[in-house]
Amino acid sequence: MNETRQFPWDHPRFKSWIAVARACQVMNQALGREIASLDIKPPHLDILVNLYRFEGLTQQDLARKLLVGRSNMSMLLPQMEKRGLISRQGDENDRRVLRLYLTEDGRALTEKAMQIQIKVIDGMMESSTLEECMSVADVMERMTATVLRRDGR
Amino acid sequence: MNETRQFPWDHPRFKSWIAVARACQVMNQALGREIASLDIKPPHLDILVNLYRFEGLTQQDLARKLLVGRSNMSMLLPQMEKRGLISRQGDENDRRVLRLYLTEDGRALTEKAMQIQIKVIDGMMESSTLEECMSVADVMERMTATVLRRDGR
DNA sequence: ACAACAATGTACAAGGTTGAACAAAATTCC
DNA sequence: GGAATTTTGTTCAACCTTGTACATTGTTGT
Repeated sequence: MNETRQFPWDHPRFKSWIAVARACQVMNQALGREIASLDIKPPHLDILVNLYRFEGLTQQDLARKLLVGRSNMSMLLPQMEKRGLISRQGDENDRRVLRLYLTEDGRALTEKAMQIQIKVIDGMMESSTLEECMSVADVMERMTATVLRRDGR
Repeated sequence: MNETRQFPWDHPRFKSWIAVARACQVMNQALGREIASLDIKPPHLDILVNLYRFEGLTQQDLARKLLVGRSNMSMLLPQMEKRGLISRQGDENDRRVLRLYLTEDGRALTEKAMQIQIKVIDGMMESSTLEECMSVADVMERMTATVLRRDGR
């Protein structure tokens, strides 16, 4: 009666999660294909969008927002600076940090990229109602908070 | 009136998607931490679970199921074979393909790993009802199908 | 003021992922 | 049957990501 020896794929929450993971993967690949014309990849887009929204972020701030390591930023940002998309200027009050800004080119590229991203997202979610999407967001935010509260921080 | 110049973060579907992506990322990191004790990472777990469920898969089959490139399998599987988790045996009817099987050790490891995975998933989704999870799965499967039908294939 | 501690960014090595080019084997089409 | 095409797996170079160790700079506690 206590049937604890169930296969994962019979487990409802497991199946749900697999669906989420697959959707995420497929979505990222689609996005990657679409923004390839701008010669950037999803990681760069994430950076650009965040700098577009929050000017003057620190590398550390950015890493935290993106949930990646600091070293990741140290690898990606210098490229993007060389490419003229962003600028990194030292803070005078704290000489450890580098504050990040979009250049004119970076801002223009970001706007193009965001349009593409929205197009991809809308195209993918067109088969779902807005209510469904909001409900999904709600569940996801609760999940993220749960995990971050436990192991993260 | 035709306010098409909206910021992405004011776009409901965009916000929804960001929530999904973040949850996915956080989840993968949590899973990675938990299965690190078994000395495998999420990609290996995906492989193991699929071989556990579908014996005798081809490398190509596996790559398709995991939505990754063939070369990825060519990089990961030989390691796992050397480690004694899987065996790759040539098909007699088609001498191009290698059919994949779990070894005894591989099967045992997979069972341990799947228990951990279920624990992580349940822990993450405990704050949502089963109905919500199923609804999420439904939306996600529709999204995946939409994208795969369009660009994929 | 000074020592201990913490935070920020970097360098580096290791590993996962990809796409393109390639060899071997199977299939298709005259 | 034999040439052209397709499929499968591998190799390789390039890139993203991570964790660790490190130097620099701030902060805390005494």
